[in-house]
Amino acid sequence: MPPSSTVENYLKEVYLGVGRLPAGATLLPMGQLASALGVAPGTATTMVKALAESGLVDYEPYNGVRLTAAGTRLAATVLRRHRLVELFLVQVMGMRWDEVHDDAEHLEHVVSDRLIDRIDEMLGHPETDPHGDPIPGKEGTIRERHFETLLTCPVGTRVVVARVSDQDPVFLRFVERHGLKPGQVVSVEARDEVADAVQLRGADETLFTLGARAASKLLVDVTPEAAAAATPAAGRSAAPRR
Amino acid sequence: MPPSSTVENYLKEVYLGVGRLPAGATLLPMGQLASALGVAPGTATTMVKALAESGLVDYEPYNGVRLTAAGTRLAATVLRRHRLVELFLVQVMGMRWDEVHDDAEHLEHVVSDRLIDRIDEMLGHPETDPHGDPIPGKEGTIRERHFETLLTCPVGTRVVVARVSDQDPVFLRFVERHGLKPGQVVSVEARDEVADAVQLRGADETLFTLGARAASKLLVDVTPEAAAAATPAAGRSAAPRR
DNA sequence: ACGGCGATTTTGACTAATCAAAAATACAAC
DNA sequence: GTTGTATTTTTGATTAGTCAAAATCGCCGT
Ligand SMILES: [Mn+2]
Ligand SMILES: [Mn+2]
Ligand SMILES: [Mn+2]
Ligand SMILES: [Mn+2]
Repeated sequence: MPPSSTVENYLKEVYLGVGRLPAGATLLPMGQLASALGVAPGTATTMVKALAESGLVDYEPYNGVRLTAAGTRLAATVLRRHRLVELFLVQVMGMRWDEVHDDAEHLEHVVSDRLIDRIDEMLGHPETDPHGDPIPGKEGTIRERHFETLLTCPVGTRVVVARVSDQDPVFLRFVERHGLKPGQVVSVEARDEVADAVQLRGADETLFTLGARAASKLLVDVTPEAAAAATPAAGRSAAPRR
Repeated sequence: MPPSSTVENYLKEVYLGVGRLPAGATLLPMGQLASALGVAPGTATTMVKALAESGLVDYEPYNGVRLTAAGTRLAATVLRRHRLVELFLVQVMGMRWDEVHDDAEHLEHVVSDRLIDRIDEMLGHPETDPHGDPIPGKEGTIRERHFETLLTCPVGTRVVVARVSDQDPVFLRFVERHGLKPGQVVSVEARDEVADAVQLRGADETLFTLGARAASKLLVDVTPEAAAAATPAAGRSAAPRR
């Protein structure tokens, strides 16, 4: 039997949750999983025990949960569907990047292999979704690149936004308004630890400030090649990735 | 709370089932509903009673079930989503008309209003799906035209296939192979009651025979305007409807 | 070593949807 | 009318997923 939407959501959230863990940690605490899924803590515990039975996760009581190889494979295909659908909705259906997440959240559970392959093909086998998140390969392979953030990248250099790690429409629109979509160029003018903020200069030379929390959500590519490739098109158009 | 997929499927099937009832009848027997949905008879009974509670159907024990106005509205929006999705998959995604039904069966429950409106717009507010089934309007209005079938239409006249009332991929491919997709022209050469078959002449002049059961699944437009409009393109291409 | 407290697990209960099998019903045939 | 059969309904159980609240656990600070 195919995994239920619920199982798919749990696995996906374990994958994403583990990814956001502080360096070193590999076990996602149940509380975090529960709140990411919007269920009561006890519900997550029960469900995770069942997933462990099925060999999809490793579960250490009181410590947390992590995906097995099988679980990772499954999470990857869900993520692949989610992200291909998002990109499809933006690129083909002309929807805005801030409104596609919710649709994808549902569609990810029902698009058939046939259909997802057509989408993948139609989009030219893309590597990242509209938010810069990597699209897992057909066989469940995920290549997560490591990025700096606007909080950690070198000051004074032109960097290219690679990924925005927050799906909130309000935040995404804010990001767009300031020319910080994936593919766009920006540079950190100054960083003020005390004020908890960073001074930025956009592609159009405008200056603006971001709080640390927001700045840390913007992952950037600091390699010179990225800056070179991105420079030409400075506008707000559909972000040219890679 | 939005209706569950299960509720949507029940309402849709009641709508379709009532439509297939012998002239005069308006109540769909539980057995038929159950087998259309692939559930046990008792399951259908229980569910229908609940739907009656919610005011979506009228239920007469031992007689059958029929949609209320509210139920019809809901069934129509599900059918609208189903059929728009089917046409979209064929027209935009390049899928074959015999393989889109299953995908649509799942997608019909998760495509958002926003997305279905984009699809509708992108397709130019189409009136029929790839099988010739009418697409209900945004407000839940369904205009079911009445058609003859290859079993009842006049002999010797050119008629235009309007609708194919069987989603079985094998049947659909058969129909396509013989040039009987919606929009294509055909004429009944002879009808043999005893042999339980009809002799047909396709647009390319080839002759072939269809059993009565199959012939009755092909709904045709017998008006001269239809024949005139359809004549130019005789090929097997994407059926030009209306 | 001992509280205390936040996080986690356990318990008991509930809802939606389903099935198998028994009971009831309608109706047609005799 | 009585009877037989097919259809429908009822009954009792099951599964997936969930919650609230009680019980338990781990660990930090004293
Ligand atoms: Mn989801
Ligand atoms: Mn995304
Ligand atoms: Mn369906
Ligand atoms: Mn159809």
